[in-house]
Amino acid sequence: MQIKVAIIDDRSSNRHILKEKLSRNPVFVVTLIAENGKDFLQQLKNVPPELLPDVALMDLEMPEMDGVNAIALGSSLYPTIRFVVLTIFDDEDKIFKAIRAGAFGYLLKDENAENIEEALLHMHETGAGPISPGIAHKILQMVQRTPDEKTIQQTQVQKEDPLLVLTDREQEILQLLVQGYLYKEIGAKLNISANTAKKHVMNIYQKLHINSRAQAMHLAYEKGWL
Amino acid sequence: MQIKVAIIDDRSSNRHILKEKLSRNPVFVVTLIAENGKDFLQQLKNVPPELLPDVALMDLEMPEMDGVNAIALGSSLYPTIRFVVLTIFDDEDKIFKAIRAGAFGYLLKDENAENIEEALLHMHETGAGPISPGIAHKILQMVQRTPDEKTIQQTQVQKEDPLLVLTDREQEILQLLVQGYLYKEIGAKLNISANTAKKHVMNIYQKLHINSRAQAMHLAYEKGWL
DNA sequence: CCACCAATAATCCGATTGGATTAGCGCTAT
DNA sequence: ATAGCGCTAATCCAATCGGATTATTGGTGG
Repeated sequence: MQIKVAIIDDRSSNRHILKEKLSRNPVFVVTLIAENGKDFLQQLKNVPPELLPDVALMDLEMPEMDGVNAIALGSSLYPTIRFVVLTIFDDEDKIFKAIRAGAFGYLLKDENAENIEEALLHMHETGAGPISPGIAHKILQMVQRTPDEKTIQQTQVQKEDPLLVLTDREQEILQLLVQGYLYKEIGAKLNISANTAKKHVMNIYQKLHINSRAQAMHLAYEKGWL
Repeated sequence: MQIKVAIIDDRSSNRHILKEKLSRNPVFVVTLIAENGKDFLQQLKNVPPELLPDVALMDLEMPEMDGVNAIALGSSLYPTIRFVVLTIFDDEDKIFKAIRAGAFGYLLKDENAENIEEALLHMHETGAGPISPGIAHKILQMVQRTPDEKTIQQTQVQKEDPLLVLTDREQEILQLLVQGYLYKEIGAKLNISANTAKKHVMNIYQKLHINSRAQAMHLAYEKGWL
């Protein structure tokens, strides 16, 4: 399986270096190179749907159309493309705008190329957007400064549940189960064997009178356990 | 320079393992160990200010007083302590509550010990809060889903449900899939072969960048498709 | 001390799922 | 008319899951 990558950057040296670095790993195919947002969208029009890039590595500061606008337009026109910002800027305004525009990841250019490659591979495996540590910290601070209403209402107790028949350990495992983790992943997280994790799940199924993960998830969402 | 660390976790095995791992690096000194939030705050009262921990590694799910409350109280009583969540849970509700309570970092327990150590050192050097990649991704998604007033005026185009990339048939099949029906049952309901039903599901997984029924259900509930 | 139970772990088995590939058929638009 | 796309279908294989059973350990309460 190959990953089709688009590179959008106004500096030709950046474009070439990045392409060269990515090309050293045959998993990556650079299928589109543009020098600004307008150029990028223009080129996309002439690309058949099956050849659309999987990832667009987008610079922010560019003439004609900048990265934020390109992401805003591109992500609604082509929802299957994952837009990853790749820039030297880390001020909160740019980060915030890019995220609001629909950026799926945000990497700083001072990451060395190995990290970028690694981050993209990790994204393709896990589906999680790649984010540089410093950026993550700033995003967290932004969230902290934004007070929220819905936390107030739900601070009260709920309980009175069939959950009461489950042991602490079983509740813990149920949490992970309904989040879609494999037995082996649950085991790894809790430092127990996958077999044991499964055994707990079987006990949970019995107690709740269900017999599949799907039913567990239904219950969990209906009862608001998540 | 040493880093004074507090460990708060209700499982004694976790406490011991973590302490042992950190102690292998002489930079870290575990100065306080508690088994829940109440215990933690109680112990802090008897600690002279100059011996207060620099970092508190806080589990979330604990009896007596959970991590969120402990962070909320602790961070106002002892503003110099950096509270870092260290847990196996990565559902958005817990992440959000912890951040709002004042968490400075959020690490997942499936990070291996080297990463935790590394993250803490990095925090002490740069001042940036340590955040696991998967958590960063989820925080970013939360920000994306929180409409902001001043950005609406400049980007009113977006939205564009990922569902739109799915064909009618695929949406039909997705509905049944997330309700827990087996391939053969989906096939029977739609008068097609189980193989065909499965083929559609595989196409859906590709388009939505997921790879399991559990993830599909997650998406469906989060996006309110059910 | 013994019964009980939660938690741990392993094994065996059949059913189901995930992943990749190939292929025919019908409709649509260039 | 031919290339593209959606829908149909099948096959192969590895991984995971659901179900049942057995066993050991460590606490807790009679």
